[in-house]
Amino acid sequence: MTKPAPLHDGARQPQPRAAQPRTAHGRTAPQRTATVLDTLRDEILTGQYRPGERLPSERELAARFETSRGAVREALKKLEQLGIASIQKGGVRVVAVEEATLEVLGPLLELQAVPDAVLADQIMQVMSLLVIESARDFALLATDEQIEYARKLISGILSGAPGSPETLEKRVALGRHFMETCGNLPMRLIANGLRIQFSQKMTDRGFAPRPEPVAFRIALLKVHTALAERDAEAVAAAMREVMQVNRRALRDALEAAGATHRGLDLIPSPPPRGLNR
Amino acid sequence: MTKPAPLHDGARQPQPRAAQPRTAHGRTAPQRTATVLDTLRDEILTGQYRPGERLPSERELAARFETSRGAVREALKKLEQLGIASIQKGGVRVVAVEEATLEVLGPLLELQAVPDAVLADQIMQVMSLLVIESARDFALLATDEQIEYARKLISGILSGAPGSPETLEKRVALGRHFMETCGNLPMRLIANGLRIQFSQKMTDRGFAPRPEPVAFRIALLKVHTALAERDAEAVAAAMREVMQVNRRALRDALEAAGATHRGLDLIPSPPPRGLNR
DNA sequence: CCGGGCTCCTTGGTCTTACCAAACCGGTCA
DNA sequence: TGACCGGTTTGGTAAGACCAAGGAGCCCGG
Repeated sequence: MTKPAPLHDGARQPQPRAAQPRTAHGRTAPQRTATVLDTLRDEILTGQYRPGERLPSERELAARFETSRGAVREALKKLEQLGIASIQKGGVRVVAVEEATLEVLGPLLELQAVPDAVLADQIMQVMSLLVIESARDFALLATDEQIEYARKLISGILSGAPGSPETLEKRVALGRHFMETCGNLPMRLIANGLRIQFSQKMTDRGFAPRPEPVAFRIALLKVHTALAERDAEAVAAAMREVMQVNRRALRDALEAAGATHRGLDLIPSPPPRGLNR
Repeated sequence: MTKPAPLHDGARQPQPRAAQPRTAHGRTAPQRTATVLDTLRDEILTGQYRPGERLPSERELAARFETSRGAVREALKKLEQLGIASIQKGGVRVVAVEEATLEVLGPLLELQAVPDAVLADQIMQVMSLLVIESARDFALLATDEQIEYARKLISGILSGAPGSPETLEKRVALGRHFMETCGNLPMRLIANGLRIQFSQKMTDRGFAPRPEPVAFRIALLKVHTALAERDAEAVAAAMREVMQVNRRALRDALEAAGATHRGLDLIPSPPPRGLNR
């Protein structure tokens, strides 16, 4: 009978909802969903809800954000896409970040002014694995033209200004070329995800790795040679060197920018207790 | 196109509710969204729309499926989640499968009665990479208890019936244990995705790999030993053997079931027709 | 003839109201 | 004690309307 007093543990404030462009009907610019999404996402990622915990109902959220249920639903769907929420009849539940999708990486990295060094390094580790493997397969499967194209890219990188955007672009292009040519779709999909969630955003935020020139060039030159000989193992080994230099460069860059080293501690929330409430 | 005066702007009264539900509308019902989603997804994956092409507008789709725009929107959002559609003002566009997310793998594998052998093998290749790397890190980082737990799992696998569900479960648990303990979140997220999209569904469909017992046991025993000595490289090498045996087993199983070997040919394909403007 | 600017229409984004079905909760009755 | 029942809560869907951004086509000055 009675209005069910606030269900979810309070603590979270009503969210001011500053002025937005208002129209005749009190509608605001298309951005409602984004507001709701960003707020809830960050609240979850910063551990204000625990895994297994229930989010307020769609109707409650709509009231809290002073918007319609439809907009809230859109936001919730995106949370579900990120893998950090699960919509079911009976209520929306929070999912542990460890069970989420690759796409949480972006938001996770953006939680702080400077991306966490440990997390970034872990991503680099995975990217290295994939690039090395794809390079190996590339050396085995590529046509002569594709090999030639890769070598030309490498020449371009070696002859260009080490830190310039064009050179960086070629480095990215080389990785993509390996990935696309080696024919491994899943690998490519993962690399896509990492690029979108990580590489691209890191570059945008000014953390493009600037590898130590000498070691980088030496390693790249080895790749260049090994490709000509189609020596898959040599290509893989040389690419490992390249990626190691890259990885170290990024680590140093983040270090210099004062990054945290929280790693898994970034994601909050001790183990879920029960499933309820 | 005259615009009628705004109809509603009055304060909304709570609600009359309570009382009797009048079965007025003949709303048909369950899973409208799922229907739309499945249809469009398969149409895209089978190449009936080409990348870059526009999908019909939400209103048109609503008419075609005899449902509301809301339901269509929900479906489109999920297509976007899969990474094979991009919703923008001006129209929904189809995205090349190569640019999608990991989550297309599931639907892609389910397109055929027997999953494509090449695609499955590629997934196994990626899983191997990840498991091997996580095992290496595990050997370096794990506590004594965690090492012990892993060894106990291995003992369990070795002593259990090779093909039994319990043994399979332990094999999966071992991989997860490595993955969770090595502390690499991105790697774990990827492995999650692959497990959900691939391993789980393969098992459900009866394609659980049954590795050749002798080689499998020998390799696993090496892992068991190497773990005790905390020899990371030996662990990695032994796990590579394990995964190779697994990979071959799955390949043979799919072979026997008459799987296709289309690989990348699964996806693109020019157009059976161009039914869109 | 060409390019820039303008208008109109389409399209996605949001809002509102309303009903349904499944899940959940509490009380009743056997 | 345990099965049952009804009301409540919640997500799922429906339908109609309005808004603002994009795109396409048209017009006009150069």
